[in-house]
Amino acid sequence: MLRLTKRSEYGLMALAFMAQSGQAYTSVREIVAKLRIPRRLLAEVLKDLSFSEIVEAVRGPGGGYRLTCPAEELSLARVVEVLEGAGTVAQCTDGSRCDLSPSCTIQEGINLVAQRVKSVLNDFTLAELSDCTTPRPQPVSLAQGLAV
Amino acid sequence: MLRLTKRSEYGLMALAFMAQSGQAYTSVREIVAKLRIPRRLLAEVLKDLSFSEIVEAVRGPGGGYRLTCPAEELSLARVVEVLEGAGTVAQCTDGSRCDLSPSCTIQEGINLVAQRVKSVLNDFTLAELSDCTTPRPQPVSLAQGLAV
DNA sequence: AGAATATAGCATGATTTTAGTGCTCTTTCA
DNA sequence: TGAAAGAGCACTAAAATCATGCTATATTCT
Ligand code: SF4
Ligand code: SF4
Repeated sequence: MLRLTKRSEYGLMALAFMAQSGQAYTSVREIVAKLRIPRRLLAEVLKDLSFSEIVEAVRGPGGGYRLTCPAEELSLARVVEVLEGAGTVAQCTDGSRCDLSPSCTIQEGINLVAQRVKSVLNDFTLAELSDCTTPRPQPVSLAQGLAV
Repeated sequence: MLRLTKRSEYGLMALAFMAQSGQAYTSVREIVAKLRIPRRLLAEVLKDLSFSEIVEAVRGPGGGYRLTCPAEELSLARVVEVLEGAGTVAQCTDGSRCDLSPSCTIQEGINLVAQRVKSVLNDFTLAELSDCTTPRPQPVSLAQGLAV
């Protein structure tokens, strides 16, 4: 349906939360308390993200998760890819071929679309994602002008 | 999963096919024969497209479907919207609100992403979609032309 | 050492979405 | 009037997604 899964959304919400929490470790408990999302599922998502080294985990008191890189350098594409696989838009866009490809006349076109969609995700950083709602003042035009 | 449904793909394939068939009416039978996709499902898709006036239908011998506007003027966005609804990327992007929106910190960001994705779809016309594969003379077309 | 905190790991059931299909009716053209 | 072609209708099957409980292991602090 051209939608992100909840997994991705939860993951992004959590990451955005962490991005704002500075560089301290953030526990699942905290995130769940603030964001009101299923604890168990979030835990799994974060585990995956930790496995892919998008976040690092520390156990024990005071532990939790933390971004491994600045939010400005983490693209949505990377997160989404980890959380729901490489392919977007259609099935043939991640290398795996579909039964119809021999008779499919739009394969190349679709792949082009997929590429563009992906580049949207690639150009969108976690920083931007959380900045949109961060209680920051809005010198938006300036910031954008410089950032882009 | 950020994927189009089969409905959309089938629809697009069919439309692309029609775009290449000139302005003659094309029957479901023909399309199915060439494209090897489920007949019944395609019929339903085309019915929807006809309801939304993306194609027009004519019954009876020699009838079928035909694009109502030049392929250059039909955006993927329009087709996809008809076939799988307005929302993309997340649930809150089509107006309907989700339970989490009060605590969701990324809503605006996601909406921005959705907007961009949508504009990718908006800028992509059916003409482009089929052009990607059209200009290439197919080495297989001979065999196909004779076989079918 | 022991208590408390927090992630890691595991399997399964419920729900939702998507895909697929058969048959009959109506319209249109020759 | 007969053949072609879309219109309408309801259901089943399969897959993806969401959600959840419990135990184990690692870390820190007292
Ligand atoms: S080959 Fe065609 S039908 Fe198959 S996934 Fe790609 S675009 Fe879709
Ligand atoms: S409000 Fe947040 S969680 Fe709900 S659909 Fe929008 S982005 Fe996703």
